[in-house]
Amino acid sequence: MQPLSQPTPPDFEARARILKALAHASRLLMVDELSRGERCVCELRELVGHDLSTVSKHLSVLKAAGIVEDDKRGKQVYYRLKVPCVLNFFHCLEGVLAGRK
Amino acid sequence: MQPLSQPTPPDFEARARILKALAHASRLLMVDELSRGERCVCELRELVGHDLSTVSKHLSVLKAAGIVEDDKRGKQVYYRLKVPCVLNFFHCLEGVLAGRK
DNA sequence: TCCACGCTTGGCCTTATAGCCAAGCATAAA
DNA sequence: TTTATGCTTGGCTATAAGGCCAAGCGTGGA
Repeated sequence: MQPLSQPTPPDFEARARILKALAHASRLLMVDELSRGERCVCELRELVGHDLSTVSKHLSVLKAAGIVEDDKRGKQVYYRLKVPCVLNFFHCLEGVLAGRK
Repeated sequence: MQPLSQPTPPDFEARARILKALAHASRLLMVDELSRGERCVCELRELVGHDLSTVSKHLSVLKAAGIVEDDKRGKQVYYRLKVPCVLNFFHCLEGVLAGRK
């Protein structure tokens, strides 16, 4: 899976990593939910309806990408959106969808 | 790889598909280039420095997602950005990058 | 102190992605 | 009509991603 040459500029690699983190329906669903306030993992789990371990891994992907941050309070871990601007992009996405009709 | 329940709303699936199409350094590089005008496959090939077949497949991913459109003129196939608003998002991405420091 | 709860991590399996090469196909030039 | 050019497609291999289960770990309540 290695290219034969010509590294793509690091900028694009970095951007791609962020987009990749967002590029999953469950993760988008959680980001959307987090746009309305912080949530604990168990709430997100209920939202996406997958195994807790799966949800936790999705969250760690978002966290590693710098999109969310977490914070442990008592027994629960709360996640919140670190970068609200991702939401703006969704309007653009709708445009793409509409354009394809 | 199938969930055990609860389908995520179709909206999120659709959005995720678009993000996934963008979530690759070579494809971002090409989108960036196309933001400055249409290009033939051979120009994009030179830009990303991969095998022609690889570039062609990347373009078909972008096309299937509705992000670019193509048009054959003579022996060449020209691609252009169908959805310029994707570029706006890049500013947001920079923000994420900066925020992670 | 010990158990229960909430979450994360490791392991495993299955499927999807990305790369190359080779073959195919369509158009233009010879 | 043949050949060359420009691109796409099929096939293959290697790696990454996404799901579950089971085990681990830390905190709070009994």
